Amino acid sequence: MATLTDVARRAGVSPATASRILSGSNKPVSEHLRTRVLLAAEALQYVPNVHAQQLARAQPTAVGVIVHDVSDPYFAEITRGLQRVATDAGRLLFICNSYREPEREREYVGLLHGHRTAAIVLAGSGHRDPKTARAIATRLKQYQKDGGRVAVIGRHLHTPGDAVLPDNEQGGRLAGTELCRLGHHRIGVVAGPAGLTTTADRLAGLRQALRERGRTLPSKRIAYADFDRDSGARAAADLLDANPDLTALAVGNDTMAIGALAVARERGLKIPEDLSIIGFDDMPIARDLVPALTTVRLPLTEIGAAAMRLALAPPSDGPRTVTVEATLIRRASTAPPPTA
Amino acid sequence: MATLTDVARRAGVSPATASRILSGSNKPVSEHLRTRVLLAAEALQYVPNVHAQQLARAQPTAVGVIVHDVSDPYFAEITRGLQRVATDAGRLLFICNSYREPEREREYVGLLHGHRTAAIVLAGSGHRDPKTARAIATRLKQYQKDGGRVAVIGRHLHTPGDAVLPDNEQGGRLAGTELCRLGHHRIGVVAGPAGLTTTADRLAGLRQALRERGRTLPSKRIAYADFDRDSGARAAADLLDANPDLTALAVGNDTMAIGALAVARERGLKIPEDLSIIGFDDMPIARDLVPALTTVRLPLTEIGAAAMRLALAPPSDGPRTVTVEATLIRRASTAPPPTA
DNA sequence: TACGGCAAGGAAAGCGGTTTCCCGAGCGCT
DNA sequence: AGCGCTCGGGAAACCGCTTTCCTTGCCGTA
Repeated sequence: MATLTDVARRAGVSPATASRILSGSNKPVSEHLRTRVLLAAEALQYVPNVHAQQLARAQPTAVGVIVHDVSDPYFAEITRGLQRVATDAGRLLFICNSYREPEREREYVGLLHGHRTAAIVLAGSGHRDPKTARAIATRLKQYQKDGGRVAVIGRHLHTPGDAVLPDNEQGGRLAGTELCRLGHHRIGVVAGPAGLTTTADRLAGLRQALRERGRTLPSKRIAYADFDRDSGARAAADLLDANPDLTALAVGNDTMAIGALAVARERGLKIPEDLSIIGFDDMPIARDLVPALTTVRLPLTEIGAAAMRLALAPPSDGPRTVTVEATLIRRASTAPPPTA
Repeated sequence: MATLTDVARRAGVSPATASRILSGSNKPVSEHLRTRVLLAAEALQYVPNVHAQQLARAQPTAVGVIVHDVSDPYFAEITRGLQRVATDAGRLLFICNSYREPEREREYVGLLHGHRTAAIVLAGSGHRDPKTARAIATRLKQYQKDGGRVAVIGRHLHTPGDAVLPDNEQGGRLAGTELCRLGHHRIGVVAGPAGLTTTADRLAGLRQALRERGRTLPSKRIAYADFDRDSGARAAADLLDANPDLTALAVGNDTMAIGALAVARERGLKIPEDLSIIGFDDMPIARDLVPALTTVRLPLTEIGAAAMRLALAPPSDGPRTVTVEATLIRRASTAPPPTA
């Protein structure tokens, strides 16, 4: 591999001069030498060693994001927003998939710390288990102490740094309110993984909306699943088996709602005539489902962008918080209950 | 930031010894010192500087992949396969989104080169424009000369390195054959971007199948789009406007097929009674569409895994090629043409 | 003509690790 | 007792680049 020294030698200058020319120092260099060095670099196919640069330079330039899974449209959209802002700021973005394993998440924090990234964005809900939450928080605090910036998306217990908070509770209320407004009384819930704050928040909002309108939400009408299609389908099936009289299903995210729709179709239930289904997130595919999915929309790309902006902003005294509103998107999967 | 030297000092040993203990050298060290160093590292919250390590060490450890867009399910699935194999091999994977801009693609090759990654995987179809193809190929060759390994997914002109080739042409034949078998004669095609080899191959296979069965494929029955939902919808609409007598639509990928389905729905066309639609890729969502999408399946995760295995395998004399078969998945969006 | 000031380029000191090479101690052997 | 091992540990070179600090040559000025 050609090194800077090789280039310098070939151009007949010192490494110092070559460095100044090739990495745009503010120290002036004569036009004469400049072209010589540039030519030499070209001839030798010189590619600077990022590690050496990073080691010699003071401030880090890359940033990292840890998501549960980029192939999940939820995170894909968030990542798109993060990426856009990072690229605009001239930063390289490292994308890490934790696949929802706290262990791996911790590992990645260490890894990004080791890479001396300027900032870490933690996307995806935090863990409700205080033990794992604290373990990750500890790592992050250490990273911050070493000068790293931290931003999280969603509520994370004990976690330091700035935060972008999708208003999941309000979103849950929106869903509950809408179903009540349509006249539903027996509402089933396919909730997300029991351990996540996102799940808890969405559920809390929903429950509040129902209670305020005199509905009850007994635990036999709640099933927990893993935010993916198949477990959502299973949960929906279980729920319908245990409660054949349900008229509506509030589902914790759109992906699981897809599973719920499939189950309904298999059973010959007409949506929305026999059963209303409402999702959460408003993934791009939601409008193309049949029937088009009524859902609670979160501006995911915008959330990602906001998080990256926070992460790249100079550190503030206290932690900053940006709250993002959820909005209801009415489509074709909800209607008044059947007038039995 | 605590450095290795700090740890060594605190433990009362030389940096050499500390390094040997902390990064698992094969040189034996007494148990006594080992615990002292480990304790010191723990106390100082020591996190090794990856850049320094990479600089000092010989072989690189990370690998990179350049995809068009991870949020596209097609690439998300491929990435999942890549990720799995990379992680199993203890490698960090850098994911880069080119957003289909050749410029950015070149840039990323340079970036990964600069990071001294062990391998680069180029996912997504190559460019048919010889100029851009050659520009990228040049960069890659240079990377290879410096010891980097290269693997590409899909056909890439002039590109060096190992390749995983989804048999797009065969897939196109499969789609064409199926439509002919069902009795269709006037078949429209929503093709992918005109510049991509993937598009050309799928189209070639399709065309061949039709010709062999005595069908023609005049250019007015072909519309090019960008592999995304909305442009697919537009292309389908244009096609139906220009050829109201079409009985089937072969679409270049599932994402565009979603758009085509939406257009058909808007126009009150019954699928598959009035119009058959066949997709390509078999994205996870395909089975959940209504009607469930008949499509040509590519084992995307497996393709990603194969590419990473090639990239991590020791270099061979000649370039290796793995061809991956496409298979037809019959679902509900295709049927015999209406018996007018 | 002599001198200060300034600008361009080079020498060299790191950045934070790894690894080669060397040294000294302890051992078994003749 | 003297010899040559092996074996654990440290000194120092080095990875490739940036940057501070210093040198040198040139200009304008008195």
